[in-house]
Amino acid sequence: MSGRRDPEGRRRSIVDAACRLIAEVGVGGLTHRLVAARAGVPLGATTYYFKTLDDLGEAALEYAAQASAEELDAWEQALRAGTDVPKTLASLTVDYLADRPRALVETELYIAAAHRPELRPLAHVWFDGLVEILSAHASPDAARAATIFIDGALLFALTHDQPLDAAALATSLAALLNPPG
Amino acid sequence: MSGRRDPEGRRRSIVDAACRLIAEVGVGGLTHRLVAARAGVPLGATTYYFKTLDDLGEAALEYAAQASAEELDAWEQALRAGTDVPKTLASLTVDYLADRPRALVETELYIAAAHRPELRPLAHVWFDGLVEILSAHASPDAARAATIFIDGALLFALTHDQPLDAAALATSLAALLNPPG
DNA sequence: CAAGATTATGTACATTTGTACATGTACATC
DNA sequence: GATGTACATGTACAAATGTACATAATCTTG
Repeated sequence: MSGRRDPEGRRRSIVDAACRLIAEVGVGGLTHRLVAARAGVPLGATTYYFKTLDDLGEAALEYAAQASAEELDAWEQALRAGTDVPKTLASLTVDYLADRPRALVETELYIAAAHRPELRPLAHVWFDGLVEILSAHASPDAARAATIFIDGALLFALTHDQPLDAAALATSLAALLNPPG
Repeated sequence: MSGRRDPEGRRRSIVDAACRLIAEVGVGGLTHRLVAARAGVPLGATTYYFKTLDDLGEAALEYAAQASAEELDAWEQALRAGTDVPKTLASLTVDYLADRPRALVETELYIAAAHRPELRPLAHVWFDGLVEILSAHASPDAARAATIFIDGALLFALTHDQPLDAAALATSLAALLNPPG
């Protein structure tokens, strides 16, 4: 098995290593050698699979966006199954923010998209996806507001040891999802 | 005047150039030569005033944090003077988010603080300052929630051409500042 | 099994980088 | 005005970097 070739798996392991590295050094901190070392492949491998370093970083962000999309499926099901939408959403958010590397990569994706418009679709995967899911339980405006709040909680989590507790999140999300009418 | 020395002014112009550059290339994209060129000083100047490149980046973020603190004073006065807190806050936020370079630097500061805990106090200047100001008009929890929302709006603004309109902001901020019950 | 295509990897090289430092210049203090 | 101190800057250099590429190993196809 060890001598067997697996180009797709190899490429994936490189992208995966790059994605994990982004959480540590940022997109701008990536280097061919760093990624190659983390992935356990020689330098030539990363330059063979990616014509340029930017392509590699882009692929890593795309990989992260795809992971976001998959997570969204779980959120949709949980929200559909649960009775209290704000409370369920708060619980999902707590778990989401507990994964610090993931939170870091998501933020890096936002910043990268801010600098390079062609990356915006990747950043919108999470945002638009969550807005759409929440739109089944609230008005579009309220769904968008709740998503924005969760992104704010993302920044909060990154800069505080103590993350937001589920109760506070639920209160805020309830207020946003059910505006006084 | 041109031949006159002004070490403090010189240092400030270097830091200012670095700060503006952060909005373009990120903290990690700073180089001595880049900053020197932007500030219009020779390479030796940046290495003379800052022992290391990290020090230079740190000084630039500190500079940005200080600008945040100054802006907060204006916010406090506007909120004290206005009659409708959410509406006034929404208006301030719209102006704040319209300054894209500033928004980029603020986000870079958040990420930098996420990676290097010693920078957290700088990131907290804006966050804690705004929470404190808002605490004069709402409960501490509500003030924190509103601040988190505004930070979320920061990320939204960075990744969308069309920023959030004041009306939508006011609605969400009102819901957060005046929780039902 | 032959031969062509794909995958793999070590090495080389021009650039860019951070930083050190020698040298020079303006300033203050006496 | 002498002289020590802070400011200023050009240059040098080792280290790191992106990328190209020659060569080899493996797979596929006939």
